[in-house]
Amino acid sequence: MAITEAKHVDTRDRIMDAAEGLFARGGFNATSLRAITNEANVNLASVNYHFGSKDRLIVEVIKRGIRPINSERLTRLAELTKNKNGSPVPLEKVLDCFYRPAFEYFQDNSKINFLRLLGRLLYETGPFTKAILEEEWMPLFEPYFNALKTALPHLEDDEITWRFHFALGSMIFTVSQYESLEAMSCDNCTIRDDFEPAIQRLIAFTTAGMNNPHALKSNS
Amino acid sequence: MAITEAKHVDTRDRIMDAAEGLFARGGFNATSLRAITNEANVNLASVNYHFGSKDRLIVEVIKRGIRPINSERLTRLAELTKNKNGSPVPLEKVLDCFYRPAFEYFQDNSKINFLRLLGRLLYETGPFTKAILEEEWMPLFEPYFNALKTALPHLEDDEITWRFHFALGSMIFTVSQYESLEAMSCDNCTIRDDFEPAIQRLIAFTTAGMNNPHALKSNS
DNA sequence: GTCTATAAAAGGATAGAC
DNA sequence: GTCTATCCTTTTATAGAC
Repeated sequence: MAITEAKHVDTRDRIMDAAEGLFARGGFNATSLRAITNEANVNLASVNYHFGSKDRLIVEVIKRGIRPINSERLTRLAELTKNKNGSPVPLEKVLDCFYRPAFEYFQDNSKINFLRLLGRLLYETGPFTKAILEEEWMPLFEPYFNALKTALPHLEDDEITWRFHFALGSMIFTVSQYESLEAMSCDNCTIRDDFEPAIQRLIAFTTAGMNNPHALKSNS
Repeated sequence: MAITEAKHVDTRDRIMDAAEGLFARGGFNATSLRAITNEANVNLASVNYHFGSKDRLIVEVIKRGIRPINSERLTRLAELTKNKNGSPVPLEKVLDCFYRPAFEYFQDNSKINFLRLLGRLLYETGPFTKAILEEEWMPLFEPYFNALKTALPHLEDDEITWRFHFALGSMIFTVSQYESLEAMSCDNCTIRDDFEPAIQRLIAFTTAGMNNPHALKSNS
């Protein structure tokens, strides 16, 4: 029983590891179950035994990767706002709580690909992906939006949403399109070896952008 | 001859129009030639007659959309820097030259989907897409990088590249992921009816981010 | 140039032995 | 739980009549 259990977990994880890499590299549709089982050195039929279908495998892979990141994001934000009772927190610290877990996951797991997979999720949508995004994003959005509100009390809600959206774009692009950045800079600008320069620049850029005192009128 | 020519062009364009929309909606791999020819009301075999293969159809669709945008970007930048002889141009005007043609294409053609297709191109890469990106991006990158250099003379080259990359991320995310922005804002923040509020906010955000006087040392 | 028909391959999923 | 073998569908691409 212990052995079977171990084998079970092993095969399951090997499938997910292989799938994660291949999905990130080639997308969900372009990656066949055969490619996954070859990479994982498991039998073709085991995917359907363990996951039921390709779609459910996709969902499990995404959830496995995104949950520790988002959980860490919430923990750090709670830590930051603790004992503040709604008094402002520094904007750059809020953004740090949000960005850093993604970069750390990127580095800790040598899973350079998962963040690209997340970026891909935004573009290669399916019936399953939309549900995941809402399910995993909404619990994150609310607390961060509130923290941004206390950090930027002079801005209207919609203005904060716009700026948060711009910041999100910068972050997602940075973690998922680093090759093009490397190409543009002759490999001078990279996040592979050490993400600290990238994250500091990203925080500086987006903090400046969000702090901008000039705001459009809400009707323009 | 005139008639055949007309039919030829007509079928070709109908295929490309249908393909553009379907690629944007579902991605390249997930969109079958049958789906395209059904949508276009043309025969299945006509795709291979006119384009040779699905891959070449993809390339043609991308090129058709991206070229007028990039051409306009270069024209406006040249207009802006004309008679300046290397003296600084305002940063926000450079960014305006870059952003606006994309938003205008978005609106003028009611082809709300092409920009999402471009975003998708970054994630759903294939043997063909990488070549297109380099081919179409590099002639654009150089003149814009130089303009940014004159607008931000105090920054090192790599710092400019980093910040341009962040700005690109914001722009691409904005034009291709507007649904999530609408969802977060209860439809208050949108680019569908009028892109002017979006582009002004985007310019304000990224100008502030790029102008940030504080820069990391190049070795950090 | 457009059509029908079909080739040839690849895909997801499952049945059933072990 | 794992394996082989196979079903069934969908796909791209092409051959050949019109």
